[in-house]
This record gives sequence, structure tokens and C-alpha cells, in this order.
Amino acid sequence: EPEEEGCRDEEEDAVRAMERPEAGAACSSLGSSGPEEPDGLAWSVHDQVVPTGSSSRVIVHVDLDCFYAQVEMISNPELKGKPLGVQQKYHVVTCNYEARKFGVKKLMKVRDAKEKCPQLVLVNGEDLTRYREMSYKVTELLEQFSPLVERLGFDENFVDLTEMVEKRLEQFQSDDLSAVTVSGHVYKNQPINLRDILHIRLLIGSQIAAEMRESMYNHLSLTGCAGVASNKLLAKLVSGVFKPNQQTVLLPESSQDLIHSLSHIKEMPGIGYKTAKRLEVLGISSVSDLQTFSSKILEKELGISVAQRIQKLSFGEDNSPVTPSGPPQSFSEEDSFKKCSSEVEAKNKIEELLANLLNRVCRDGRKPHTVRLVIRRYSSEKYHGRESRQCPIPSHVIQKIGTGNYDAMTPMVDILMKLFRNMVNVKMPFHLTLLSVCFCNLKAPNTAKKGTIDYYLTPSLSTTSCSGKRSFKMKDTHMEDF
DNA sequence: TGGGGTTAT
DNA sequence: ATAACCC
Repeated sequence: EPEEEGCRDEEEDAVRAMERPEAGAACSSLGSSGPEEPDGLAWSVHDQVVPTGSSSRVIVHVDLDCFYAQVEMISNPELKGKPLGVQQKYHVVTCNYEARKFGVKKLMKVRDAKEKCPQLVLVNGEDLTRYREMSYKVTELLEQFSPLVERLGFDENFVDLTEMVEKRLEQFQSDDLSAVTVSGHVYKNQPINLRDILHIRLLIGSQIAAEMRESMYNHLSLTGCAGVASNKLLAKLVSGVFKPNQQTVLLPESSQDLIHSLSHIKEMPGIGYKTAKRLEVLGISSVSDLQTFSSKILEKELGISVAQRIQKLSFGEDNSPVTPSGPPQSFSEEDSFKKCSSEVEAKNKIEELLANLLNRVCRDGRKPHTVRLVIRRYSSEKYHGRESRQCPIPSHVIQKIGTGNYDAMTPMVDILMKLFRNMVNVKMPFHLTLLSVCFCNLKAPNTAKKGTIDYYLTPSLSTTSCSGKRSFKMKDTHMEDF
């Protein structure tokens, strides 16, 4: 069973919380006009109207436990029970809980990790294929509950449960609501008020979250955490409160406690490295600092968009929707290395990246209409020494992708090497530490037939775009320009 | 820091 | 094309 620990405690807490539902927050005033049974539950909850289109949502954030390590332990069960790290180049990018007991941390150097834990077993995780495949299986499983699933990286998903919760509520007879229970932890052990429709909805959400985790375990042998709350920010923050393989629901009255539990604003999802640095200059380091800082000055400093968004985040407010991810917008492969300083070397590396990418994009079925080459130059060092060049893929090359196998290889290498020489002056010495190839601008395979309206409206097929100059997408560097 | 991803400008 | 964000 997925639940490893905390099970007893959370059940007892939940029972205790329900034994005195009136102990915490006052009863919602929304139901107070109800008739017959002032102290019963029957009259009130179904009558509490959540204003249509209002911001009262039920969101779950699902976060797999040390995902790459779990996938490796499934591939090789002998690794189970041993301290395991997944290695990319000189780093342990993630590790299981056995390894964490020894002090191994994410993105720790292999040397340091081995020092902390000499018995550490390492597996190479530079090829993401199996992780990516398992990641999409998880997303697809969650999509069976609701189509509103948004991926965040390979190991996290948001699901908007609002509609599902509404449907389950309709199935309840009013006198059943006293039997609604929470699944998993309640943040801060806040007492549950069964007369509060928002509490009820979140509890139903917690039950669905438990079903999702059960399903992930039963069908995919994967464990993870879940957080249920009224928006993505809070769901994400609360999912991490009880850590391996547990779930937590946040009731609205505790949301301020949750955001103030962050010790620094950099821990707020949406406030990254750059923004945190700029806020630091302004003397803003805590959530409270950001809450109370002058909005006007913040807008002048960061721009109105970022300022308003992050200041709302500091209050736990986040109206961003769960945007269904659907199929990927891009496919890329990269490789980093100590040194690449010749064109031939670069070409070989690009060919390897490209071969893998063509396979992936072929399996997807859609056709990329744009290619991009990315490099990182040595000593550019400061993260963001990356430069890129992209161009449209000529339609005759697009056709070769997916159909045959490697017909597209040679023309694509030619295109990529032109992009390469556009970025790197090969007559001068150079030193690269990363190469990446990306296929994007993916379109469904063209079903348009000659002579039809679709044919003439499909840029890759119609004569107007196959000859003469193309005036669209001037940002792309066209191969004709070389 | 690796090997990925996304959206906004 | 770059810059920011996420994992």
C-alpha cells in the first residue's frame, strides 16, 4: 500500500477534528437562513451557493517521490532497499530516501555524495527516455479523472477537480454530508467544519486525491504526494508538507499560516533566482516583507506584470488556471561536455542528438516546422551563456520526417551546420560546453489534399509559400539568406 | 548544476 | 532570440 507512515496519526487527527466540528472557525454564515433544523446539517450545505465563475476551485498538486530513482528501482528491483542515486555527468540529480538518510541531496556532486555515503549505488540518468515515458503514463492516468491536467516538469501535475467535486456533491443526499471524511492530513490539524461548503468540497477533493495516488500505485507502482487546496500555488505548497507518499489538504482558514511558513520569498513558486535577487536589493526577503511593500514602488522596479503577480502570490492568491498541457510543444536533446572546439566534433555530436530526436518526433506523429540549435560557450559561465539560432524546416524535409527513417537526417544536418556556422565563427578558435537541438512548432501531419480549400490554406503546400519570398516569420533566419 | 520543459517580451 | 520561470 502507498501509505507508509503518518497513516495512524492522520486518521486519528481527522476523527478528533470531526468530533468537534464547531471548535474552530465559526459556522459559515452562508447557511444561516436555513429553515427547520438549525443544528442539523441537512438544511444547509447544499443551499450554499458558490457564485458562478467565482474563484472557488478545488485543485490538486500531485508530486512523485524521487521520480527518477523510483523509475530505476522499477527497472531493477535489486536496487530497492539500497541507497540509490541517479547520476548525470558529475552530479547526483536525485536519490531515493535510503540515500537521503546519509545526507545525500539533490544536485550534489558525485564526490560529495560518495563521501557522505560510500555504499551509494549510482545509475546513469542522462538518457531521459524511460523517465519521460513513465511521466506521460502518470499524466494520462490523471487525465482519466479529469481532462484538466497540467504538467510541471516530469514529476508534477496539477489537476482541476472543481467539476468532479461538484458532481460527487450532487450524488449526496443532504443527510449524507455528516459522513464526509477527509483522506490524509489536514494542514495544521485545522478543525473541519462540515457545515462549510468550502470545507466539504476540499474534503471530497482529498478523497479524489487519495484515489489518484491509489491508482498510480496500483497501475504504475509509483508513489507520491498530493496537496489539495483552492488554487495552484497553495496546492503546490501544501503537497510538500508531509513528505514521502502522503497527502495534505489546506482549509482556507490556514492559508496565511502556510505562506508564512516559507522562510524566504525564493521558496515561493513563481519567484525565481532573478526576481529574488532584485527583491533583495529592495530589502524584501520574507513573505511579510513582500506583502507590506509599496505596490507602486514594486511596479516601478519590476514592471506592473511581475509586481502585481508576485505580490498576489505573497498573499496566497493565484488565479492562474490549470492549463491542460496536452502533447509536448517541443522535443529537444542536449549534451554537455568539458570541451568541443572543432566543427567536426560539433557535427558528430549534433548528428547523435538529431538521430535520437528524429526517432522521438517520428513516434509522436506530428511534424516539426522549426529547428533550433543551442550552444553554451566556455567562460560564458554565468548561467545564461546560451545562444540559439532557429529556422523553418523546408517543407520537402518535413515530409521526410516520420515517413521513411533517416531520409531527413542528411538535409537536417546540413541545416543545423549552417545554423552552427551562423553562431560560431569556425575560422576562429572556440570552446563550447553544450550543444542542444530542438524541434518545435509542431503541427498535425497534413491531411490536406490537392485541390481542396485546405490545400491552399496550408502554408507548407500552397505554391505561394513554396516559391518566391516568404514574408512571414521574419524572426527565423531563412536558409535562403545564407 | 543536468537534461529537460514552459510562457512572456 | 532572449529571458524569465518550473522540475
